[in-house]
Amino acid sequence: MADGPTINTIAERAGVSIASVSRVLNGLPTRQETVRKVMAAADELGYVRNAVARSLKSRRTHQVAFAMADVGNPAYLAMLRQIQPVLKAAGYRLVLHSTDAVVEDEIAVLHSLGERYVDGLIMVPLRVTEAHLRMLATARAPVVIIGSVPDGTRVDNVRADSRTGVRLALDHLHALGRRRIALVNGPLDTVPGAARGAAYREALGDLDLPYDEDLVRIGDFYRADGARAVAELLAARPDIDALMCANDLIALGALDVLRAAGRRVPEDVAVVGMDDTDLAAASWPSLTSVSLGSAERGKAAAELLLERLQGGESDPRVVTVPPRLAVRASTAGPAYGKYTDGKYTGETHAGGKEGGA
Amino acid sequence: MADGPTINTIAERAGVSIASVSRVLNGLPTRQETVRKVMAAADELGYVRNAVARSLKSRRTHQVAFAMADVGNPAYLAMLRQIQPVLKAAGYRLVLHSTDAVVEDEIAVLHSLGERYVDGLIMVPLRVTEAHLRMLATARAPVVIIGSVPDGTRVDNVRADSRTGVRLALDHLHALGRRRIALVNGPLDTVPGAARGAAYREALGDLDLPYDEDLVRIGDFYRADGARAVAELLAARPDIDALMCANDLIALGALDVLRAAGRRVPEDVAVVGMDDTDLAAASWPSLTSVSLGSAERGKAAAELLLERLQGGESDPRVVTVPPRLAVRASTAGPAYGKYTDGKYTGETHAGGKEGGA
DNA sequence: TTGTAGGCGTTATCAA
DNA sequence: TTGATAACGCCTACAA
Repeated sequence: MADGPTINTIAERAGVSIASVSRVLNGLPTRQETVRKVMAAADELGYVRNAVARSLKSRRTHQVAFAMADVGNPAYLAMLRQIQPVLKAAGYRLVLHSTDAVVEDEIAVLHSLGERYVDGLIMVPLRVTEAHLRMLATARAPVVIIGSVPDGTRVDNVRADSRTGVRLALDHLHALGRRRIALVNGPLDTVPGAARGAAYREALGDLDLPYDEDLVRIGDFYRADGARAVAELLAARPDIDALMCANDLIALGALDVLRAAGRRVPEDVAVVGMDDTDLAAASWPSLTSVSLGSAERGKAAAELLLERLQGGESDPRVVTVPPRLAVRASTAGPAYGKYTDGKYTGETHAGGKEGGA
Repeated sequence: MADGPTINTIAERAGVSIASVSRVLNGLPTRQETVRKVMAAADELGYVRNAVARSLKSRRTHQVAFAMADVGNPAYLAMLRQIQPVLKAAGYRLVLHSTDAVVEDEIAVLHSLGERYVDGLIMVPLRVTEAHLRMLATARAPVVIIGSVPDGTRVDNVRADSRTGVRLALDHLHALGRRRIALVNGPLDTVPGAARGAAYREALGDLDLPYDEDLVRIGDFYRADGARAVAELLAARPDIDALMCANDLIALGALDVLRAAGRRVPEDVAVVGMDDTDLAAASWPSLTSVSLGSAERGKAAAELLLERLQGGESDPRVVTVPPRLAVRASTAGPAYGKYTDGKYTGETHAGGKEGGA
């Protein structure tokens, strides 16, 4: 791994100055003869421009960071999958940060913007603390936050609307005749947990249904937590006829328990998940789920950031992505595909991509 | 966003030379008094070291690239989730490249190593072409390939063992008394497709089962392709009693069709998937699946690369990760969790993490 | 212990 | 049209 050639090497070889080499490489007006000599030398040497040196000089890295708690989380993954191509098309590389939902890690990422190894940052904080706000105020590069920040924070920000999302779900359940609708929520000190809890209560009110504390359970955002919560719920309130789950994993846990308890889904208990991940289509019965538009939020965030990077000095913008309800078998009853005669016509499963390697 | 402070700014403010500032910042022996002055100045100015300038000088970026076809693919995602923390712990940032399985993109990534924006690369090529080998031979930074490269290629490489993996599955099915085991494969011009096809044929031979072309179907690696293939298969060979699917998505498609056709799983037809993704545990019946150790391969690759980066100049190494069969309901019959008295005791579902935001 | 100066690989200015 | 030269921000001999 010998040292690669630099413009100096080329200059020598071509018998011109480094300035000329640089000009040719950047397509600035140069005599044809010189162009030829430089290109020839560059070719023979297998020259490739040093990105680090260019960055130092130009003060642009052509890199953007994306920071979220955990790539394994389908919601973040959906964002990532949209962010990546948008950035790539604009000539930016993507630096990935997993913060494991540790506040200090998020702060560290914000702080590290000062190192200038990226031109901008897209961040999805699980909670927004005072420390976040302080760092954001003095951030050394443009930042787009996916999630809600307090009004007045001078940061571009892309929001979900879980309030409307939860309402879509409850309206749907109500329209199906369900009246005892429980909520299986995540921790209340997370942004999504708090928002979904509040939205549930509000939507119930609008539907003239009573708010009953017994019908609300809190656990973590995992399948086992969902199972545990629903098991307790069934014991305490055997009469529930619908479950609103704060995410798809919780809903899968709910399905596990309902099956084990001999309750039919959706006949006895209808189940709604949230985030509309690939798991929703994969489960059986397939899961009705509220999509909060993770993919769209990722795309919007990337676009906002690119505008900033291309010089926009406007006021902070807020984009809100509308939710959507993906209705499947867990509320609407079996929607089996049909098999006849060697042909299968199925429901449209959101089918994630997969190769195997 | 005023220009951030540099060591010059600090030097002025502290009334010392930039060399002293640099020394203090790097913890080199310095008089206490000077240390104090420099630290104070740095603090007041909110100084952060410029990573780009450091890289230019040190010739190390502390960045590593990970290139694969598509993050949405659970197998790659599993790798990524292992790679990230290993690199992070070692002080490296992760640059993500999605190549969409386009060979030119992969070559471009290899080429871009010359730009020296990363210290090394982990790559998962879907196919390994001549062009790959040429680029690998002259790569300007250490590369670890996940997947198989021709013997003699001078590159560290981490392999799966799909041959043994397929054999595990077929042995399992055979032990369950299945004798007409079909294969639903992906494209034969991909590395995994070719390997799985060959392994199937070989394993059948070892089990003294006849190889029957009618029992082999080729489609793409997606759910709809799996459904289509299995629909045809059922029409052509209604007597099959087991399906070996080249990945989990194909297997989900198979389940769709079997359900629609009124075949019970596993009583009438047993189904095995491959890659053991989260979808396998989420589906119903839950899916027996061959794990090719994506996570382990990712981890191994990251560790190999780190060793290289820490100066290892040894010969190329080959690591092979053994497969594992995750047995679930789609072959072994229902393994329902139990619900009694407000408590749920379930099977251990591989539950991916999920937050929602 | 400290400061001066050169260099990492580019880009860009300014004369020639 | 070209070449010498000065940055970009940092590190590090080497000399003081």
